[in-house]
Amino acid sequence: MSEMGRVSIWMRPEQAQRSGPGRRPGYSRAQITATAIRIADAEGLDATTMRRIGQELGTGAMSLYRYVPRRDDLIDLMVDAVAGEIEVPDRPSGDWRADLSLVAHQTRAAGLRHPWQVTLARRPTLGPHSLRVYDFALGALDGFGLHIDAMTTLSSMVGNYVDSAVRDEIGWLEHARHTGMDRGQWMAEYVGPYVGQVVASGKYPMFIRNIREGRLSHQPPDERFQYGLDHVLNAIAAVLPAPPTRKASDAGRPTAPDAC
Amino acid sequence: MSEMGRVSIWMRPEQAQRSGPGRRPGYSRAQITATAIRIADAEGLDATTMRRIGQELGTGAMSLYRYVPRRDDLIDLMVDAVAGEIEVPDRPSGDWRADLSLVAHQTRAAGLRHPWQVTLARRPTLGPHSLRVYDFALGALDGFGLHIDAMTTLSSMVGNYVDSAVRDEIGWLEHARHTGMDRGQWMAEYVGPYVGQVVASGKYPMFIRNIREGRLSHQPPDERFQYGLDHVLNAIAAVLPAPPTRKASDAGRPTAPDAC
DNA sequence: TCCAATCGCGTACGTCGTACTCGAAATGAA
DNA sequence: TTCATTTCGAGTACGACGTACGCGATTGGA
Repeated sequence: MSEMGRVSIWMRPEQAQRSGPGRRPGYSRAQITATAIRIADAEGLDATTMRRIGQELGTGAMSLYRYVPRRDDLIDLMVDAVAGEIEVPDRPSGDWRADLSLVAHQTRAAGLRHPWQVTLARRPTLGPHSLRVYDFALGALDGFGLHIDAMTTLSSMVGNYVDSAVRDEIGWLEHARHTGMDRGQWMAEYVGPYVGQVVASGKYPMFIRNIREGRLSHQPPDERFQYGLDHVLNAIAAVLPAPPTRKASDAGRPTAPDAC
Repeated sequence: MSEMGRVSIWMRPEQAQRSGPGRRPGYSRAQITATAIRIADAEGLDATTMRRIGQELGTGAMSLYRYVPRRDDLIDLMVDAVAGEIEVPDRPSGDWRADLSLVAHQTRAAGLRHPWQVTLARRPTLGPHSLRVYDFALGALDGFGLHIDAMTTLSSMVGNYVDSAVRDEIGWLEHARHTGMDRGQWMAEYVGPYVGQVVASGKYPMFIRNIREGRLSHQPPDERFQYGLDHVLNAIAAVLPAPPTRKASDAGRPTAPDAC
Protein backbone atom coordinates (compact mmCIF):
# COMPACT_ATOMS: atom_id res chain seq x y z
CA MET A 1 0.00 0.00 0.00
CA SER A 2 2.95 2.32 0.49
CA GLU A 3 3.67 1.78 -3.20
CA MET A 4 0.79 4.07 -4.01
CA GLY A 5 1.45 6.95 -6.32
CA ARG A 6 4.70 5.70 -7.74
CA VAL A 7 3.10 6.21 -11.09
CA SER A 8 1.37 9.09 -12.83
CA ILE A 9 -2.09 9.92 -11.53
CA TRP A 10 -3.39 9.62 -15.08
CA MET A 11 -2.43 5.97 -15.01
CA ARG A 12 -4.46 5.43 -11.88
CA PRO A 13 -7.97 6.27 -12.98
CA GLU A 14 -10.65 6.18 -10.38
CA GLN A 15 -12.23 2.78 -10.48
CA ALA A 16 -15.71 3.32 -11.85
CA GLN A 17 -18.60 1.57 -10.19
CA ARG A 18 -17.04 -1.56 -8.84
CA SER A 19 -18.93 -4.80 -8.61
CA GLY A 20 -18.13 -7.12 -5.78
CA PRO A 21 -18.19 -7.10 -2.05
CA GLY A 22 -17.20 -4.16 0.08
CA ARG A 23 -18.58 -0.87 1.05
CA ARG A 24 -19.41 1.64 -1.69
CA PRO A 25 -17.32 4.84 -1.81
CA GLY A 26 -19.02 7.88 -0.35
CA TYR A 27 -17.03 10.45 -2.25
CA SER A 28 -15.34 10.82 -5.62
CA ARG A 29 -12.26 12.34 -7.17
CA ALA A 30 -14.33 14.91 -9.00
CA GLN A 31 -16.05 15.95 -5.78
CA ILE A 32 -12.79 16.21 -3.87
CA THR A 33 -11.12 18.11 -6.70
CA ALA A 34 -14.02 20.54 -6.97
CA THR A 35 -13.95 21.16 -3.24
CA ALA A 36 -10.21 21.73 -3.25
CA ILE A 37 -10.55 24.20 -6.12
CA ARG A 38 -13.28 26.07 -4.29
CA ILE A 39 -11.10 26.44 -1.22
CA ALA A 40 -8.04 27.41 -3.26
CA ASP A 41 -10.03 30.04 -5.15
CA ALA A 42 -11.27 31.60 -1.96
CA GLU A 43 -8.31 31.28 0.34
CA GLY A 44 -5.29 30.30 -1.69
CA LEU A 45 -3.41 27.10 -2.23
CA ASP A 46 -1.74 27.20 1.16
CA ALA A 47 -5.12 27.00 2.83
CA THR A 48 -6.03 23.99 0.73
CA THR A 49 -4.79 21.39 3.16
CA MET A 50 -5.98 17.84 3.31
CA ARG A 51 -7.57 18.50 6.70
CA ARG A 52 -9.38 21.52 5.34
CA ILE A 53 -10.72 19.70 2.31
CA GLY A 54 -11.90 16.89 4.53
CA GLN A 55 -13.56 19.31 6.88
CA GLU A 56 -15.36 20.97 3.97
CA LEU A 57 -16.67 17.56 2.94
CA GLY A 58 -17.66 16.65 6.46
CA THR A 59 -14.97 14.03 6.91
CA GLY A 60 -11.37 13.65 8.01
CA ALA A 61 -8.15 14.21 6.17
CA MET A 62 -7.24 10.57 5.82
CA SER A 63 -10.43 9.63 4.07
CA LEU A 64 -9.26 11.54 1.03
CA TYR A 65 -6.34 9.19 0.58
CA ARG A 66 -8.75 6.51 -0.55
CA TYR A 67 -9.23 8.58 -3.68
CA VAL A 68 -5.94 10.38 -4.21
CA PRO A 69 -2.46 8.96 -3.60
CA ARG A 70 -0.83 12.25 -2.65
CA ARG A 71 -1.58 15.89 -2.30
CA ASP A 72 0.60 16.60 -5.33
CA ASP A 73 -1.56 14.34 -7.42
CA LEU A 74 -4.64 16.14 -6.23
CA ILE A 75 -3.07 19.37 -7.46
CA ASP A 76 -2.53 17.70 -10.85
CA LEU A 77 -6.21 16.91 -10.89
CA MET A 78 -7.04 20.49 -9.96
CA VAL A 79 -4.90 21.88 -12.78
CA ASP A 80 -6.51 19.63 -15.33
CA ALA A 81 -9.96 20.49 -14.05
CA VAL A 82 -9.17 24.16 -14.64
CA ALA A 83 -8.00 23.28 -18.15
CA GLY A 84 -11.42 21.70 -18.55
CA GLU A 85 -12.97 25.15 -18.22
CA ILE A 86 -11.11 26.35 -21.28
CA GLU A 87 -13.64 26.13 -24.09
CA VAL A 88 -12.17 25.49 -27.51
CA PRO A 89 -13.82 23.95 -30.57
CA ASP A 90 -13.08 20.41 -31.51
CA ARG A 91 -11.03 21.50 -34.47
CA PRO A 92 -9.20 24.69 -35.50
CA SER A 93 -11.28 27.06 -37.60
CA GLY A 94 -8.70 27.80 -40.27
CA ASP A 95 -8.09 31.31 -38.95
CA TRP A 96 -4.98 30.68 -36.91
CA ARG A 97 -4.91 34.12 -35.38
CA ALA A 98 -8.48 33.90 -34.16
CA ASP A 99 -7.85 30.42 -32.83
CA LEU A 100 -4.73 31.31 -30.89
CA SER A 101 -6.40 34.45 -29.66
CA LEU A 102 -9.31 32.40 -28.41
CA VAL A 103 -7.07 30.01 -26.52
CA ALA A 104 -5.15 32.92 -25.05
CA HIS A 105 -8.23 34.73 -23.78
CA GLN A 106 -9.84 31.58 -22.47
CA THR A 107 -6.67 30.55 -20.70
CA ARG A 108 -6.32 33.98 -19.16
CA ALA A 109 -9.91 33.92 -17.96
CA ALA A 110 -9.44 30.53 -16.37
CA GLY A 111 -6.23 31.73 -14.75
CA LEU A 112 -7.94 34.77 -13.28
CA ARG A 113 -10.76 32.66 -11.91
CA HIS A 114 -8.22 30.43 -10.19
CA PRO A 115 -5.35 32.64 -9.13
CA TRP A 116 -3.54 29.83 -7.34
CA GLN A 117 -3.02 28.11 -10.66
CA VAL A 118 -0.35 30.44 -11.96
CA THR A 119 1.61 30.33 -8.73
CA LEU A 120 2.43 26.73 -9.57
CA ALA A 121 5.64 25.76 -11.30
CA ARG A 122 5.31 22.17 -12.34
CA ARG A 123 6.02 19.84 -15.15
CA PRO A 124 3.35 20.13 -17.85
CA THR A 125 0.12 18.47 -16.92
CA LEU A 126 -0.74 15.59 -19.19
CA GLY A 127 -4.36 15.28 -18.17
CA PRO A 128 -7.05 14.88 -20.82
CA HIS A 129 -8.30 18.46 -20.70
CA SER A 130 -4.81 19.91 -20.86
CA LEU A 131 -4.02 17.74 -23.84
CA ARG A 132 -7.17 18.87 -25.60
CA VAL A 133 -6.23 22.55 -25.27
CA TYR A 134 -2.66 21.82 -26.28
CA ASP A 135 -3.84 20.01 -29.35
CA PHE A 136 -6.12 22.81 -30.44
CA ALA A 137 -3.45 25.46 -30.06
CA LEU A 138 -0.94 23.42 -32.00
CA GLY A 139 -3.45 22.52 -34.69
CA ALA A 140 -4.13 26.18 -35.35
CA LEU A 141 -0.70 26.45 -36.94
CA ASP A 142 -1.13 23.34 -39.04
CA GLY A 143 -1.36 23.68 -42.80
CA PHE A 144 1.46 26.15 -43.37
CA GLY A 145 3.97 23.47 -44.17
CA LEU A 146 5.86 24.12 -40.98
CA HIS A 147 7.75 21.38 -39.22
CA ILE A 148 6.03 20.16 -36.09
CA ASP A 149 8.92 21.47 -34.02
CA ALA A 150 8.47 24.95 -35.46
CA MET A 151 4.75 24.81 -34.80
CA THR A 152 5.42 23.81 -31.23
CA THR A 153 7.88 26.64 -30.74
CA LEU A 154 5.59 29.29 -32.19
CA SER A 155 2.55 28.01 -30.37
CA SER A 156 4.36 27.99 -27.08
CA MET A 157 5.29 31.63 -27.57
CA VAL A 158 1.63 32.43 -27.10
CA GLY A 159 1.36 30.09 -24.15
CA ASN A 160 4.40 31.60 -22.53
CA TYR A 161 3.02 35.07 -22.98
CA VAL A 162 -0.31 34.17 -21.42
CA ASP A 163 1.36 32.49 -18.47
CA SER A 164 3.59 35.44 -17.86
CA ALA A 165 0.83 37.99 -18.30
CA VAL A 166 -1.56 36.24 -15.97
CA ARG A 167 1.18 35.76 -13.44
CA ASP A 168 1.90 39.48 -13.52
CA GLU A 169 -1.77 40.28 -13.31
CA ILE A 170 -2.37 38.38 -10.14
CA GLY A 171 1.15 37.93 -8.86
CA TRP A 172 0.51 40.31 -6.00
CA LEU A 173 -2.53 38.32 -4.88
CA GLU A 174 -0.74 35.45 -3.20
CA HIS A 175 1.65 37.90 -1.69
CA ALA A 176 -1.27 39.89 -0.40
CA ARG A 177 -2.70 36.80 1.19
CA HIS A 178 0.52 36.09 3.00
CA THR A 179 1.08 39.56 4.30
CA GLY A 180 -2.50 40.70 4.62
CA MET A 181 -1.95 43.89 2.67
CA ASP A 182 -3.97 44.75 -0.39
CA ARG A 183 -2.56 46.08 -3.63
CA GLY A 184 -2.67 49.69 -2.52
CA GLN A 185 -0.75 48.95 0.63
CA TRP A 186 1.62 46.75 -1.30
CA MET A 187 2.46 49.51 -3.73
CA ALA A 188 2.57 52.24 -1.13
CA GLU A 189 4.35 50.48 1.69
CA TYR A 190 6.08 47.39 0.40
CA VAL A 191 7.80 48.35 -2.84
CA GLY A 192 6.73 51.92 -3.40
CA PRO A 193 9.41 53.57 -1.30
CA TYR A 194 11.99 51.21 -2.70
CA VAL A 195 11.03 52.00 -6.29
CA GLY A 196 11.21 55.68 -5.48
CA GLN A 197 14.63 55.16 -4.03
CA VAL A 198 15.78 53.28 -7.13
CA VAL A 199 14.47 56.02 -9.41
CA ALA A 200 16.18 58.64 -7.28
CA SER A 201 19.44 56.72 -7.45
CA GLY A 202 19.65 57.36 -11.19
CA LYS A 203 20.89 53.87 -11.95
CA TYR A 204 18.96 51.51 -14.21
CA PRO A 205 17.94 54.04 -16.88
CA MET A 206 15.54 51.71 -18.71
CA PHE A 207 13.77 50.79 -15.50
CA ILE A 208 13.35 54.48 -14.79
CA ARG A 209 12.04 55.14 -18.28
CA ASN A 210 9.53 52.39 -17.75
CA ILE A 211 8.34 53.99 -14.54
CA ARG A 212 8.20 57.46 -16.12
CA GLU A 213 7.01 56.84 -19.69
CA GLY A 214 5.39 53.44 -19.50
CA ARG A 215 1.63 53.61 -19.95
CA LEU A 216 1.04 49.90 -19.93
CA SER A 217 0.86 49.46 -16.18
CA HIS A 218 -1.70 52.25 -15.88
CA GLN A 219 -4.05 50.77 -18.43
CA PRO A 220 -6.97 48.48 -17.64
CA PRO A 221 -5.89 44.85 -17.46
CA ASP A 222 -7.89 43.83 -20.51
CA GLU A 223 -6.20 46.36 -22.75
CA ARG A 224 -2.84 45.58 -21.29
CA PHE A 225 -3.29 41.91 -22.04
CA GLN A 226 -4.49 42.59 -25.57
CA TYR A 227 -1.56 44.90 -26.25
CA GLY A 228 1.00 42.26 -25.46
CA LEU A 229 -0.97 39.52 -27.18
CA ASP A 230 -1.15 41.58 -30.37
CA HIS A 231 2.60 42.01 -30.32
CA VAL A 232 3.18 38.28 -29.94
CA LEU A 233 0.70 37.39 -32.66
CA ASN A 234 2.16 40.04 -34.97
CA ALA A 235 5.59 38.58 -34.46
CA ILE A 236 4.30 35.12 -35.26
CA ALA A 237 2.46 36.40 -38.32
CA ALA A 238 5.65 38.02 -39.55
CA VAL A 239 7.48 34.72 -39.70
CA LEU A 240 4.58 32.61 -40.93
CA PRO A 241 4.72 31.52 -44.56
CA ALA A 242 1.68 32.06 -46.75
CA PRO A 243 -0.66 29.12 -46.46
CA PRO A 244 -0.16 26.91 -49.49
CA THR A 245 -3.59 25.37 -49.84
CA ARG A 246 -5.84 27.57 -47.79
CA LYS A 247 -7.35 30.74 -49.17
CA ALA A 248 -5.53 33.72 -47.73
CA SER A 249 -8.04 35.71 -45.76
CA ASP A 250 -6.81 38.24 -43.25
CA ALA A 251 -5.80 35.30 -41.15
CA GLY A 252 -2.35 34.51 -42.34
CA ARG A 253 -0.86 37.97 -42.43
CA PRO A 254 0.37 37.85 -46.03
CA THR A 255 3.81 38.44 -47.47
CA ALA A 256 5.55 36.96 -44.49
CA PRO A 257 9.11 35.70 -44.83
CA ASP A 258 9.71 32.01 -44.44
CA ALA A 259 10.67 30.86 -41.00
CA CYS A 260 11.66 27.30 -41.46
CA MET B 1 9.93 43.02 16.77
CA SER B 2 7.02 41.16 15.25
CA GLU B 3 6.74 44.06 12.83
CA MET B 4 9.76 42.71 11.03
CA GLY B 5 9.45 42.07 7.35
CA ARG B 6 6.38 44.14 6.73
CA VAL B 7 8.40 45.86 4.08
CA SER B 8 10.47 44.72 1.10
CA ILE B 9 13.77 43.10 1.95
CA TRP B 10 15.47 45.60 -0.34
CA MET B 11 14.35 48.35 1.98
CA ARG B 12 15.97 46.60 4.92
CA PRO B 13 19.61 46.51 3.94
CA GLU B 14 21.96 44.75 6.27
CA GLN B 15 23.40 47.31 8.58
CA ALA B 16 27.05 47.60 7.69
CA GLN B 17 29.57 47.69 10.49
CA ARG B 18 27.62 49.23 13.29
CA SER B 19 29.27 51.45 15.82
CA GLY B 20 27.95 51.34 19.31
CA PRO B 21 27.47 48.87 22.08
CA GLY B 22 26.48 45.30 21.62
CA ARG B 23 27.98 42.15 20.39
CA ARG B 24 29.32 42.03 16.81
CA PRO B 25 27.43 39.82 14.36
CA GLY B 26 29.10 36.52 13.63
CA TYR B 27 27.48 35.90 10.29
CA SER B 28 26.25 37.91 7.33
CA ARG B 29 23.45 37.93 4.82
CA ALA B 30 25.83 37.09 2.00
CA GLN B 31 27.19 34.13 3.93
CA ILE B 32 23.74 32.82 4.80
CA THR B 33 22.51 33.34 1.24
CA ALA B 34 25.50 31.53 -0.23
CA THR B 35 25.03 28.63 2.13
CA ALA B 36 21.34 28.40 1.31
CA ILE B 37 22.12 28.41 -2.41
CA ARG B 38 24.69 25.67 -1.96
CA ILE B 39 22.17 23.47 -0.17
CA ALA B 40 19.44 24.22 -2.69
CA ASP B 41 21.75 23.40 -5.60
CA ALA B 42 22.66 20.07 -4.09
CA GLU B 43 19.42 18.93 -2.51
CA GLY B 44 16.62 21.15 -3.73
CA LEU B 45 14.69 24.01 -2.24
CA ASP B 46 12.63 21.79 0.01
CA ALA B 47 15.77 20.67 1.78
CA THR B 48 16.80 24.28 2.30
CA THR B 49 15.18 24.70 5.67
CA MET B 50 16.19 27.19 8.27
CA ARG B 51 17.38 24.41 10.53
CA ARG B 52 19.47 22.94 7.74
CA ILE B 53 21.09 26.24 6.85
CA GLY B 54 21.89 26.85 10.48
CA GLN B 55 23.34 23.39 10.83
CA GLU B 56 25.55 23.97 7.79
CA LEU B 57 26.82 27.14 9.41
CA GLY B 58 27.33 25.47 12.76
CA THR B 59 24.53 27.29 14.50
CA GLY B 60 20.82 27.04 15.17
CA ALA B 61 17.86 27.94 13.03
CA MET B 62 16.86 30.98 15.02
CA SER B 63 20.20 32.67 14.70
CA LEU B 64 19.44 33.29 11.06
CA TYR B 65 16.51 35.48 11.95
CA ARG B 66 18.91 38.13 13.16
CA TYR B 67 19.86 38.63 9.52
CA VAL B 68 16.76 37.76 7.53
CA PRO B 69 13.18 38.59 8.51
CA ARG B 70 11.56 35.57 6.89
CA ARG B 71 12.43 32.56 4.84
CA ASP B 72 10.65 34.12 1.87
CA ASP B 73 12.94 37.09 2.05
CA LEU B 74 15.94 34.81 2.11
CA ILE B 75 14.65 33.27 -1.10
CA ASP B 76 14.44 36.76 -2.60
CA LEU B 77 18.08 37.21 -1.67
CA MET B 78 18.95 33.88 -3.23
CA VAL B 79 17.22 34.76 -6.49
CA ASP B 80 19.02 38.06 -6.74
CA ALA B 81 22.33 36.42 -5.94
CA VAL B 82 21.77 34.08 -8.88
CA ALA B 83 21.00 37.09 -11.06
CA GLY B 84 24.36 38.40 -9.93
CA GLU B 85 26.00 35.51 -11.75
CA ILE B 86 24.58 36.69 -15.05
CA GLU B 87 27.40 38.58 -16.69
CA VAL B 88 26.31 41.35 -18.98
CA PRO B 89 28.24 44.44 -20.08
CA ASP B 90 27.46 47.79 -18.55
CA ARG B 91 25.82 48.98 -21.71
CA PRO B 92 24.27 47.32 -24.79
CA SER B 93 26.67 46.81 -27.66
CA GLY B 94 24.46 48.11 -30.45
CA ASP B 95 23.88 44.62 -31.82
CA TRP B 96 20.50 43.91 -30.27
CA ARG B 97 20.42 40.31 -31.38
CA ALA B 98 23.80 39.52 -29.91
CA ASP B 99 22.87 41.29 -26.70
CA LEU B 100 19.58 39.50 -26.21
CA SER B 101 21.24 36.24 -27.16
CA LEU B 102 23.88 36.84 -24.53
CA VAL B 103 21.34 37.51 -21.82
CA ALA B 104 19.38 34.44 -22.86
CA HIS B 105 22.36 32.11 -22.74
CA GLN B 106 23.68 33.56 -19.51
CA THR B 107 20.27 33.32 -17.88
CA ARG B 108 19.91 29.76 -19.02
CA ALA B 109 23.32 28.84 -17.67
CA ALA B 110 22.51 30.38 -14.31
CA GLY B 111 19.20 28.57 -14.28
CA LEU B 112 20.83 25.24 -14.96
CA ARG B 113 23.38 25.81 -12.22
CA HIS B 114 20.56 26.49 -9.80
CA PRO B 115 17.67 24.26 -10.78
CA TRP B 116 15.53 25.30 -7.83
CA GLN B 117 15.34 28.78 -9.24
CA VAL B 118 12.96 27.99 -12.06
CA THR B 119 10.61 26.08 -9.80
CA LEU B 120 9.74 29.38 -8.14
CA ALA B 121 6.71 31.36 -9.15
CA ARG B 122 7.02 34.74 -7.56
CA ARG B 123 6.56 38.38 -8.20
CA PRO B 124 9.54 39.80 -10.10
CA THR B 125 12.56 40.30 -7.93
CA LEU B 126 13.57 43.92 -7.64
CA GLY B 127 17.03 43.33 -6.25
CA PRO B 128 19.99 45.22 -7.65
CA HIS B 129 21.37 42.38 -9.76
CA SER B 130 18.00 41.54 -11.25
CA LEU B 131 17.47 45.17 -12.14
CA ARG B 132 20.85 45.33 -13.84
CA VAL B 133 20.03 42.38 -16.10
CA TYR B 134 16.58 43.75 -16.79
CA ASP B 135 18.03 47.08 -17.76
CA PHE B 136 20.55 45.56 -20.14
CA ALA B 137 17.96 43.42 -21.91
CA LEU B 138 15.61 46.35 -22.32
CA GLY B 139 18.37 48.65 -23.45
CA ALA B 140 19.28 46.29 -26.26
CA LEU B 141 16.07 47.28 -28.02
CA ASP B 142 16.62 51.00 -27.52
CA GLY B 143 17.29 53.17 -30.53
CA PHE B 144 14.67 51.80 -32.88
CA GLY B 145 12.15 54.45 -32.02
CA LEU B 146 9.93 51.97 -30.27
CA HIS B 147 7.72 52.98 -27.39
CA ILE B 148 9.03 51.79 -24.05
CA ASP B 149 5.97 49.57 -23.70
CA ALA B 150 6.73 47.85 -27.00
CA MET B 151 10.33 47.36 -25.99
CA THR B 152 9.22 45.82 -22.73
CA THR B 153 6.85 43.48 -24.50
CA LEU B 154 9.40 42.32 -27.06
CA SER B 155 12.15 41.96 -24.51
CA SER B 156 9.97 39.90 -22.25
CA MET B 157 9.26 37.53 -25.12
CA VAL B 158 12.87 36.45 -24.86
CA GLY B 159 12.69 36.28 -21.10
CA ASN B 160 9.56 34.20 -21.23
CA TYR B 161 11.14 31.83 -23.68
CA VAL B 162 14.21 31.34 -21.54
CA ASP B 163 12.15 30.75 -18.43
CA SER B 164 9.98 28.22 -20.17
CA ALA B 165 12.89 26.45 -21.86
CA VAL B 166 14.92 26.15 -18.69
CA ARG B 167 11.87 24.97 -16.81
CA ASP B 168 11.33 22.26 -19.39
CA GLU B 169 14.98 21.35 -19.32
CA ILE B 170 15.11 20.69 -15.63
CA GLY B 171 11.46 20.32 -14.82
CA TRP B 172 11.88 16.64 -14.11
CA LEU B 173 14.65 17.32 -11.60
CA GLU B 174 12.56 18.49 -8.70
CA HIS B 175 10.09 15.77 -9.43
CA ALA B 176 12.91 13.28 -9.43
CA ARG B 177 14.02 14.51 -6.05
CA HIS B 178 10.57 14.02 -4.61
CA THR B 179 10.00 10.58 -5.96
CA GLY B 180 13.58 9.35 -5.99
CA MET B 181 13.44 8.18 -9.59
CA ASP B 182 15.86 9.43 -12.21
CA ARG B 183 14.92 10.59 -15.67
CA GLY B 184 15.05 7.14 -17.19
CA GLN B 185 12.72 5.74 -14.58
CA TRP B 186 10.51 8.76 -14.87
CA MET B 187 10.11 8.31 -18.59
CA ALA B 188 9.81 4.55 -18.46
CA GLU B 189 7.62 4.11 -15.42
CA TYR B 190 5.94 7.36 -14.56
CA VAL B 191 4.65 8.85 -17.80
CA GLY B 192 5.94 6.49 -20.46
CA PRO B 193 3.12 3.97 -20.28
CA TYR B 194 0.61 6.78 -20.10
CA VAL B 195 2.02 8.49 -23.18
CA GLY B 196 1.91 5.19 -25.00
CA GLN B 197 -1.68 4.79 -23.98
CA VAL B 198 -2.54 8.28 -25.19
CA VAL B 199 -0.87 7.63 -28.54
CA ALA B 200 -2.69 4.34 -28.86
CA SER B 201 -6.00 6.03 -28.10
CA GLY B 202 -5.77 8.00 -31.34
CA LYS B 203 -7.06 11.22 -29.77
CA TYR B 204 -4.98 14.37 -29.71
CA PRO B 205 -3.54 14.16 -33.23
CA MET B 206 -1.05 17.00 -32.81
CA PHE B 207 0.30 15.53 -29.60
CA ILE B 208 0.80 12.26 -31.43
CA ARG B 209 2.52 13.98 -34.33
CA ASN B 210 4.83 15.61 -31.83
CA ILE B 211 5.72 12.25 -30.34
CA ARG B 212 6.19 10.67 -33.76
CA GLU B 213 7.76 13.41 -35.90
CA GLY B 214 9.18 15.80 -33.35
CA ARG B 215 12.95 15.78 -33.35
CA LEU B 216 13.38 18.55 -30.86
CA SER B 217 13.13 16.44 -27.76
CA HIS B 218 15.74 14.02 -29.05
CA GLN B 219 18.30 16.71 -29.72
CA PRO B 220 21.00 17.78 -27.31
CA PRO B 221 19.76 20.46 -24.92
CA ASP B 222 22.06 23.14 -26.29
CA GLU B 223 20.76 22.76 -29.81
CA ARG B 224 17.21 22.54 -28.61
CA PHE B 225 17.58 25.79 -26.72
CA GLN B 226 19.22 27.52 -29.66
CA TYR B 227 16.48 26.35 -32.02
CA GLY B 228 13.74 27.96 -29.98
CA LEU B 229 15.77 31.06 -29.25
CA ASP B 230 16.41 31.58 -32.96
CA HIS B 231 12.71 31.39 -33.65
CA VAL B 232 11.93 33.98 -31.00
CA LEU B 233 14.67 36.31 -32.16
CA ASN B 234 13.59 35.88 -35.78
CA ALA B 235 10.07 36.80 -34.83
CA ILE B 236 11.31 39.90 -33.02
CA ALA B 237 13.54 40.82 -35.94
CA ALA B 238 10.59 40.55 -38.28
CA VAL B 239 8.62 43.23 -36.45
CA LEU B 240 11.55 45.48 -35.64
CA PRO B 241 11.76 48.69 -37.69
CA ALA B 242 15.05 49.57 -39.34
CA PRO B 243 17.25 51.46 -36.91
CA PRO B 244 17.06 55.17 -37.80
CA THR B 245 20.47 56.37 -36.72
CA ARG B 246 22.54 53.25 -36.35
CA LYS B 247 24.34 51.71 -39.30
CA ALA B 248 22.55 48.57 -40.34
CA SER B 249 25.10 45.88 -39.83
CA ASP B 250 24.02 42.27 -39.50
CA ALA B 251 22.43 43.33 -36.25
CA GLY B 252 18.94 44.35 -37.21
CA ARG B 253 18.00 41.78 -39.80
CA PRO B 254 20.20 38.73 -39.91
CA THR B 255 19.32 37.74 -43.46
CA ALA B 256 18.91 34.23 -42.15
CA PRO B 257 15.21 33.75 -41.68
CA ASP B 258 15.33 30.00 -41.97
CA ALA B 259 16.88 28.36 -38.99
CA CYS B 260 15.48 24.91 -39.30
C1' DT C 1 33.68 50.14 35.68
C1' DC C 2 29.16 49.87 34.62
C1' DC C 3 25.15 50.31 31.49
C1' DA C 4 22.59 49.46 27.60
C1' DA C 5 22.31 47.50 23.27
C1' DT C 6 22.89 43.55 20.46
C1' DC C 7 23.84 38.73 19.35
C1' DG C 8 23.51 33.49 19.75
C1' DC C 9 20.42 30.19 20.36
C1' DG C 10 17.45 26.81 23.24
C1' DT C 11 12.65 25.95 23.92
C1' DA C 12 8.06 25.66 22.46
C1' DC C 13 3.79 26.11 19.69
C1' DG C 14 0.84 25.29 16.00
C1' DT C 15 0.86 23.61 11.45
C1' DC C 16 1.55 20.39 7.77
C1' DG C 17 1.46 15.62 4.93
C1' DT C 18 0.65 11.08 5.61
C1' DA C 19 1.67 5.89 7.58
C1' DC C 20 -0.76 2.76 10.26
C1' DT C 21 -4.67 0.61 12.06
C1' DC C 22 -9.16 -1.15 12.99
C1' DG C 23 -14.23 -1.16 13.32
C1' DA C 24 -18.24 -0.48 10.14
C1' DA C 25 -20.57 -1.36 6.03
C1' DA C 26 -21.71 -3.67 1.82
C1' DT C 27 -21.79 -7.45 -1.17
C1' DG C 28 -21.99 -12.49 -3.38
C1' DA C 29 -22.27 -17.20 -2.25
C1' DA C 30 -24.11 -20.69 0.74
C1' DT D 1 -30.89 -15.56 5.63
C1' DT D 2 -26.26 -16.02 7.04
C1' DC D 3 -21.62 -15.26 6.71
C1' DA D 4 -16.99 -14.70 4.74
C1' DT D 5 -14.79 -11.33 2.12
C1' DT D 6 -13.62 -6.98 0.76
C1' DT D 7 -13.54 -2.09 0.86
C1' DC D 8 -14.40 2.33 3.18
C1' DG D 9 -14.18 5.96 7.01
C1' DA D 10 -11.54 7.91 10.13
C1' DG D 11 -8.84 8.26 14.64
C1' DT D 12 -4.17 8.39 16.31
C1' DA D 13 0.54 9.35 15.84
C1' DC D 14 5.04 10.73 13.88
C1' DG D 15 8.41 13.58 12.14
C1' DA D 16 9.03 17.41 9.72
C1' DC D 17 8.33 22.62 9.04
C1' DG D 18 8.46 28.14 10.09
C1' DT D 19 9.04 31.06 13.64
C1' DA D 20 7.55 33.72 18.38
C1' DC D 21 9.63 34.30 22.68
C1' DG D 22 12.96 34.98 26.09
C1' DC D 23 17.41 34.69 28.36
C1' DG D 24 22.43 34.56 29.05
C1' DA D 25 26.68 36.16 26.82
C1' DT D 26 29.15 39.71 24.59
C1' DT D 27 30.46 44.28 23.40
C1' DG D 28 31.47 49.66 23.05
C1' DG D 29 30.81 54.08 25.09
C1' DA D 30 30.13 56.92 29.26
